[in-house]
Amino acid sequence: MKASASAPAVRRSTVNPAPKPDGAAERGADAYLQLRNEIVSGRFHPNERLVEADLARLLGAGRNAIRAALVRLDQEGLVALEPNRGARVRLVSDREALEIEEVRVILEQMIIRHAARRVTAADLRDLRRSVDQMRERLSEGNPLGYSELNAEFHQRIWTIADHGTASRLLANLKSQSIRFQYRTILRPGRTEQSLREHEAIVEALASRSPDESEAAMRQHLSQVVQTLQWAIDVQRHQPIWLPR
Amino acid sequence: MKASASAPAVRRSTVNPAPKPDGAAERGADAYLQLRNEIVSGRFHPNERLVEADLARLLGAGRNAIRAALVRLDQEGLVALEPNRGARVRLVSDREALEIEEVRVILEQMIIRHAARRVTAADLRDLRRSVDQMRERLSEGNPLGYSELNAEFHQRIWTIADHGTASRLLANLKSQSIRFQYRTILRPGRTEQSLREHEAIVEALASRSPDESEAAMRQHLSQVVQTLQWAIDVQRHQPIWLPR
DNA sequence: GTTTAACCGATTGTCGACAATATTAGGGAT
DNA sequence: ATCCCTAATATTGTCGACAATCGGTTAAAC
Repeated sequence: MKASASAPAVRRSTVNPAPKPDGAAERGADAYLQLRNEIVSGRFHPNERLVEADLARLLGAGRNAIRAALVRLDQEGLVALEPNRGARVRLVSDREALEIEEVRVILEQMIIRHAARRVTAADLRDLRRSVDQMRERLSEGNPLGYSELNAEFHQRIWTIADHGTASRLLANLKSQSIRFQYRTILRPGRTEQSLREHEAIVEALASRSPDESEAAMRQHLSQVVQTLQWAIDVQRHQPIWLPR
Repeated sequence: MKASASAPAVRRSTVNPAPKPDGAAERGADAYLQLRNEIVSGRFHPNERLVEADLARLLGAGRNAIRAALVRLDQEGLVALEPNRGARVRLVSDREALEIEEVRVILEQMIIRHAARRVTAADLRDLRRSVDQMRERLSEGNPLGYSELNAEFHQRIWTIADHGTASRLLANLKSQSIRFQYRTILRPGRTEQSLREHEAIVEALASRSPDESEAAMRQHLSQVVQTLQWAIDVQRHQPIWLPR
């Protein structure tokens, strides 16, 4: 009915953390989720103009739904909406990416303390399986797959912690800085180290100690921040697309 | 042009932390800000239905603008939007209020570390003046005025810290839990203690030590959380409005 | 008396048309 | 060739009308 022939059947990527966890759909939810996916998965570049009519045709929705979706994405920080001038994919600056990561760090630290108190044997089994899969991807030389599993791993911890507010914020922050995450994969040797850090996190959780878990997570995230800083420095000297 | 005669000229309350700091107005911004103010300042009760046509008449806007505003407020968490069933003021549960406060605590701790590194002599003067005014309000026996200044005080710190991401999140969180804040004022002796804590925060900032500042802020916020917990317990035994 | 079914008013969802505004293109003037 | 002004086009903003849906009410059946 709504999946028109021209709409390119957006696949639900693991990169989308589903900001509204419960099943209740809300106003213009379909167009919103589709657009969100297109942006987060990088189909639109930053600063690219988002013309309502085009999007409506592309997603097989009314201009109405597109409008609602854009407002929502603007509020979420993924899109910049200027009066009478339409919408663009919001470009997050280096500085903002670091700010975001900084907030992410403290939220993840807080959330893992909750997780450590609530984690069950089944949860630990799932987490270990996640890490095993990551190890596989690593040995396959599949850094993109590793990154997906990485996201899944962290989301699993959010679920265990059962802290809706923090999870929501984290999901939003992550979607805003996703573009930077991709670059961080490229750092040589980083994934191996990352894997060890994840293993340490699982073991800390297994001990059910909030302090140890937070320490392990802090250790991990401080490395992530460093890698992000590295990625930014690299990009600054070898910009991908020059200012015109 | 658009400010029709029937619109009741919403006053800009200090309770509104202006989620978009920069002057650039966005789509349906006016109706959004007005509605937001009406909700945050408590003119609509939780769970109250928000009928588009009524709001349009009330705010002197088109149904269109109202719709956009509602979508925005839904994304922000102040309004719950159900398909074909309209919008209601979202009721935040006790548990959620505590979650929000928990996140607020760690964000404020993080932000004050930044503030401690950046604070200027002029900033300290402003902060001290804020505290002086709070002392005045306290001696006047004006707890509501105190509460407003309290919000202003914290916002001043956000400004000093210059951390846009954290400020934005804090503003959103605060607006969601505003209803609970009002109750916390009622605790006997709390305001006096709160004032002393604020003084301690200013002095810590004056020392420009992130650690001391964070400690002072933590001391303050742990009290705030305790007071919130107290307010929730009181309310649970003396509910203001009974479930019908 | 209770339950079910059909109806009606109220409200939201969607579409199309047009007005308002911005962006681009074209055509002199210097 | 460059700049500036004007016209044409593209895009967003707003309104009104109507379809779809919901909640409650009345009426009918058992």
